[in-house]
Amino acid sequence: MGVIDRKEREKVEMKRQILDAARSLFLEQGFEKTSIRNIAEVIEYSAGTIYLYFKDKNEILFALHVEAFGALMQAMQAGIMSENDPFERLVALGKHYLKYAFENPELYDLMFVMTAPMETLECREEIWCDGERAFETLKFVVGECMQAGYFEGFDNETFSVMVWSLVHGLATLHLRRRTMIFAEEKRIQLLEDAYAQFVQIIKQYKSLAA
Amino acid sequence: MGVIDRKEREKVEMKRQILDAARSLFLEQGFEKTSIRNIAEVIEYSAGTIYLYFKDKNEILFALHVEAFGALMQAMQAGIMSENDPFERLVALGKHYLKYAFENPELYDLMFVMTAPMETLECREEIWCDGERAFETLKFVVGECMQAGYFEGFDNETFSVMVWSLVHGLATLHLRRRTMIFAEEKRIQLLEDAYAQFVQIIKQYKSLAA
DNA sequence: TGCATTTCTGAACACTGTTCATTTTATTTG
DNA sequence: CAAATAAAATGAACAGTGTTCAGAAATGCA
Repeated sequence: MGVIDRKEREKVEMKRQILDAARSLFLEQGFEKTSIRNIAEVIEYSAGTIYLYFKDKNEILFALHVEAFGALMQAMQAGIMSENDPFERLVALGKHYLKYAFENPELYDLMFVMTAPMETLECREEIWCDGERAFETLKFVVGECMQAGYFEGFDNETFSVMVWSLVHGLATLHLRRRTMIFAEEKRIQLLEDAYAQFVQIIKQYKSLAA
Repeated sequence: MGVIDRKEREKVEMKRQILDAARSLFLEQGFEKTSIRNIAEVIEYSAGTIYLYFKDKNEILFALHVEAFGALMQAMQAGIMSENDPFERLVALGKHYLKYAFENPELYDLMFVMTAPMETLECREEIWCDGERAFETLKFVVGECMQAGYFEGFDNETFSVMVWSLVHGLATLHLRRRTMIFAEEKRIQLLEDAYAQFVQIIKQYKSLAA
């Protein structure tokens, strides 16, 4: 029965086409302003066809969400591997997280800012699993730092939330254009400096406790 | 000419009615899901009437934006006044910022997360002025801390960006439901602890430099 | 009262997400 | 190969959206 195999392949290919078109449109003009008809036009099918492959618009967002988390996890893993010292690993983790956010603004948005998929798919456990796995990675690296004598006396989870909040704050302030209040040429520098400053502060904390 | 005075008053009152209805609907069900017809229904006028008072839906958002910043500034000023020590002032500033964010989620969203008004009204200088004034307040307090010997060797603006990013990160992670990965009963505690931890770390930094 | 202004309405336009009977296309069977 | 069956794609329809604008209603002034 090679036919049903091929049918399966074709279904997957079609989903791919839809997702690719949707991602590029979302990146270009955002989720709300992209219509199903827009996506259908790109892949040269009628709007109704899309509903044969995805339940609704949110399901498309959800599929992209899963893929985006996969990519982020990969980027973060790469960051971890490139360093040996636990603290430098944490620093690299944050850097790669920020890099990913700046290079994939709409996807980052979808993963950590958008509420649309969260509200409609609140029951969906999988959505949180992705986020949790990423956070577990952070906690793991923070744990390694602690074993190496850093951040003494702090709770791992709490400390990880603090680190996450800081990088997430830097990312969203910029992605949502709130750094507009600064001169254009120094925006990125300011964010990088702020991150470097944070790193310096938490690093020093160890020296004191030690 | 008491007539045109009254007309003026009536115009202002009508704008108030529209803004109040809009704010409550936005808070309830969000910006996107609130339609002009919804707002019109609440104030018992036809949809077309609203366009006699506001250019479009974004203009309503913008007006609420201005008011919301006024309220935040007031909340922050109150926070500053209640403390004498510069560092405690900074701590209180952050606390009140977070308090405002958690108590006015949709307004905070509109001020620091939404891109809708930013894109459409990109040319509008006033929008940035509000944000800038709030940031200047933070910088001022950080400056006072520095004069008192805290955060030695750091750049005021960079340091302020770091502080802002942290509290903004805490706020948005929670408002956008990303703290769902934690047990419900400890979510708020975790955020408060993370903030307290951050405060402890930046406070300690001074002791070392001194 | 009559006339001029201002205020408001409600229909219309082009768009949205989504559904579904109908048509087109592909596969299997006789 | 032709007919019957199954699968896939369509496009019209529905109820909704933001926005505009000719005309109706209300108001102000003489």
